Amino acid sequence: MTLTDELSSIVGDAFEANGFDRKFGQVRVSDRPDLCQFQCNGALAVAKSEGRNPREIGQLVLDRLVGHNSIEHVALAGPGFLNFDLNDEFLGEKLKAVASTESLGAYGASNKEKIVIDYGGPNVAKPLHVGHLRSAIIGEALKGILRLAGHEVTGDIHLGDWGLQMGQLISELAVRQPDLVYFDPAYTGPYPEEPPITLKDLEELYPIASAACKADNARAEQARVATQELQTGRAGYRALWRHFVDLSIADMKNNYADLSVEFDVWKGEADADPYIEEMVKDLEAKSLVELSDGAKIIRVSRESDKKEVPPVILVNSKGAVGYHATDIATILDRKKNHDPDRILYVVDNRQALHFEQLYRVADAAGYFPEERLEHLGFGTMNGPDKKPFKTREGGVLKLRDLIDLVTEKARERLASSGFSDDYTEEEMALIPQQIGVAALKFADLSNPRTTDYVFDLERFVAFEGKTGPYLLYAVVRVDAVLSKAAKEDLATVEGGLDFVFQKEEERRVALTLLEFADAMRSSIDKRLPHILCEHAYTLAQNFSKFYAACRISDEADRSARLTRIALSIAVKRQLSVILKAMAIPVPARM
RNA sequence: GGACCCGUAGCUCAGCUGGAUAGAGCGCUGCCCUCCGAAGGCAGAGGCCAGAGGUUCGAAUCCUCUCGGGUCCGCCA
Repeated sequence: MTLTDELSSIVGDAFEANGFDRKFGQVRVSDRPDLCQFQCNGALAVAKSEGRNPREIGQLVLDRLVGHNSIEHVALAGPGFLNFDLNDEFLGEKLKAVASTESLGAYGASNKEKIVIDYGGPNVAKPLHVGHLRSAIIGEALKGILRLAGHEVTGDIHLGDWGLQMGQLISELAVRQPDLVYFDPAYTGPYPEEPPITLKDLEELYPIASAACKADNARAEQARVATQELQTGRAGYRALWRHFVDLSIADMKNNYADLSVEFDVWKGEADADPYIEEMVKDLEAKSLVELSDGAKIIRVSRESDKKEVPPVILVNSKGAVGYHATDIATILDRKKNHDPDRILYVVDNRQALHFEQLYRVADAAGYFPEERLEHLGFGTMNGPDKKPFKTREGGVLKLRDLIDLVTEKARERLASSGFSDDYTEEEMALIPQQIGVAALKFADLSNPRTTDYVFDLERFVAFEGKTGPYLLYAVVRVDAVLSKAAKEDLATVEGGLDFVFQKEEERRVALTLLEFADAMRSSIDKRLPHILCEHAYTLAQNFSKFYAACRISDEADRSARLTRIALSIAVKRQLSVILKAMAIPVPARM
């Protein structure tokens, strides 16, 4: 139960005692902190539905709340707002209970689910670039947050490794190096273990192949045929494909590791291949499939549709499958391996229609109920001109270069502050990257997931204000303060402390700590990590104010000193829990 | 053409199950390190919440329209 739940229950009792529905007792954190800590506007709602005077209703409720053992002060304000503050004993008890838990008050889901998150989704042979940032960062954060709430979550990268782009690559290589054994139909293997090209070659090949197919119909046709042959098992193509995939994955692993993104499962579209044949038969047996211009399609439009929902192309006229078929088959694979209650797809908003189609097929075929398949879209990544982001030279900015950029920036910043003066070599290699990546990830996550996204390099590498490094700074500064605290004080606090608040800044920190569960629940329910980011920032901010207003480790008054030390520890731990959940690296020091 | 999303401070954005004085960061002005880390804190300037109607005691929030921007609409993913 979150703090506002508990308070809502108390106020709900007061409404109920007057014969009103207890739902009107909904309490929320005040948006006028100068007036009170919490507010309830239920009296206005009651007044509306019953045609009575809201202040009169408010007064009835207020009379029931006066003297409640958790409430210090309650007042009726404006048209009928109920404003109240908690008393320090209640606040202290709540905080004591939360501070003793490992997750420092994280929200725990009442119904634990098995969840698969499909995110990342990079294409083989294409280097990771800024366009891949959001899926990876948001997916990883949601994974961590859902896990913190107690769900069993599996993260799957879902590589793009089975579509037309593979055929394009193969046919492009066939044009350039036709003598390779992979293209000799008479050759029966074994194929060389060493790839015929390097990763660099591969990355250069892709745009050329793609452009060639666009410009030349014959080449496009070759690519389609090659795709179909790859999928139906032509040995040379499969061997070549394996090389492409292996080269790409090795590189991706480095990139994602540097971003602190960790997939549990490195599967791709190709892993759905073994299911396809039987699945197509099954869908045909269920009379879902039609032939149209030589392709096997499934109609998914519904009477209630306001927009046109085009059919799914299950098998194209060349006999190859695209991402519709592999995505459906992937659901079967996930059912078999993970038996999930829910599958979340963290993919660009522009794919919304695709997922709508996909979910309808899965549901109609009885593979997975569509209400348990969720597309969590995110906005397109634009440049400052609101058009798809490009570097000054007009190309895409590679993820590798972006990571290097923020790392270098962090290095400069550390040096100018003198923080890195006594770093060891290992620390010098590690900490700047951690800080840079924290800046990058927090900047991304603190934007709401759904809206379009302006990629602004200056903002991404900023270390002041509402940024990842601000949070890290708070954590590290707590450590610095605590390192100066007396051992016996720390030991006393460790044993569980009765908080005694003296200053308003202390209460603010305590209250913010207790709002964690509410923020986390909201973040989970809406699948919006930025809500949790906001909480983390508010906590760090309130800590900074508290730190500026109060002496901590060297405060003369013992009772105040101990409370402040305990608050500091709690802040540090809660921030660490949140940052860990969001997969934002926290350096040991900075 | 149809469907959907967006328009809030100079900039980037929160807030949108209707409620008090619309918030944050950046930028700008001015303060605060003989005192636990100033990547910090404090104070300030800056808004007809795109526009017009409507519903309501009350609208940035709900409804309608207009203007402006974006996305998607069968063999790419």
